[in-house]
Amino acid sequence: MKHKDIGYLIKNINDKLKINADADLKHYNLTLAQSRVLAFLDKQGGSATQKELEIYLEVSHPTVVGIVRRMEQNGHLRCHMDMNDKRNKIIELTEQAKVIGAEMEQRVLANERKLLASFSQEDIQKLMQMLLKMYNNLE
Amino acid sequence: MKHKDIGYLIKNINDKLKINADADLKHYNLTLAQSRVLAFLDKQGGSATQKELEIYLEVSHPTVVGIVRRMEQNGHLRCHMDMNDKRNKIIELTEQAKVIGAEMEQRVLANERKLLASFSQEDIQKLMQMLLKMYNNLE
DNA sequence: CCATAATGTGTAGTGTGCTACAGAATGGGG
DNA sequence: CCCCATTCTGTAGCACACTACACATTATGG
Repeated sequence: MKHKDIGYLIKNINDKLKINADADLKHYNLTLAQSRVLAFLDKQGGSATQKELEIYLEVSHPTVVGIVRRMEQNGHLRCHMDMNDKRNKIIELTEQAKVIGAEMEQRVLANERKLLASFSQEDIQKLMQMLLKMYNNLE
Repeated sequence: MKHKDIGYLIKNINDKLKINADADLKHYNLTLAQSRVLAFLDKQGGSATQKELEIYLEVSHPTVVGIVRRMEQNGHLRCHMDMNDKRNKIIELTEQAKVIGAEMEQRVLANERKLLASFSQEDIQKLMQMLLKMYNNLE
C-alpha cells in the first residue's frame, strides 16, 4: 500500500473492521453497532435508558433512536417509558437477545485477536496509549 | 474514558476526525471525503477515471458514484466519457476547484499535526507501522 | 468471428453517522 | 406557585458506506 496520512489509514481500518464484523454478524441478524448495544445491555444486567446508551456509544441521540428502532423491529429489544421520570425511555433486551449476549462478547474478543495478530503485549500497551492520546487531542 | 477495545477506540477517533474536518470544510462547501477526492485529483494533474478514484479511496463503486454526483452538482467537478474506452468515466476538477486544491493538502497536514500533537518522531513511525500491520491483518 | 468473460458504471435499498428543529417532562429560582 | 431553563426523546433531511442487481462496453478463447 502506498503512503497515506494517519487519519486516512484509521478510516480504512475502521471500514474494514465494520465490513468483517457485519458479515460475521449476519447470521444473528445484527450489525456491528447493534452488537455493541447488545453487549452493553448484557453487561448492565439487561436494561438501560436510551440516554445511557447514547453516552456509552458516544454518538448523537438521533443515531441511537435509529439503532434502537431497528433492534426493536427485529425483536432484540423492548422499550417502555420510565414511570419515575417520563422523559426517560428504558431499553430492555428480549429473552432471545439475552441468549446471544455472551456470544457477542466472545466475538468482540475474537475480532480483537485477529486485528492484533502478531502484536506483542508491549506493542498493544503502546498502541492503546497512542490511540488514547490521539483521541484526547481531538476533544 | 473507560476501558474499551481497540476497534471501538479506532471508530471513536474516526468519528471525531470526520466531525472536525467537516466543520472545517464547511466554508468550502466540501466534506472530508470530497476533500480527499479533490486532493487526489489535484495530485493527478486535475483528472482521473472514476475507477481510479474508487481504487484510491478504497470504497465500493456506488459510494464513488454518490460522492462524484454531489461534487458535480456543487460545481467542483465535470465529467465526460472516455472516447478511447467508453466504459470509463473521466472526472475533472473545475477551475474553481483547482484553486483550492493546494489549500486542501495544507488542511490535511494541519489536521494531522493536531491529531499527533506531542507525538515524537519515533512514536509516529511506530504508530504508522502498527496501523499498517492491523490493516494487513484484515485483508 | 462470435459467444462468453471481464470491466466499468448505474440504481435500489439499507444502516449509521450528523445538524437543526421541535415537543414533553422535570427542576429551580423569584 | 409559576415561569424558564434543562433534560430526554423524536423527526426531517443529508452524507457516505455497503450489498445485490442490472446494463453497456471491451477483451478473449474456441
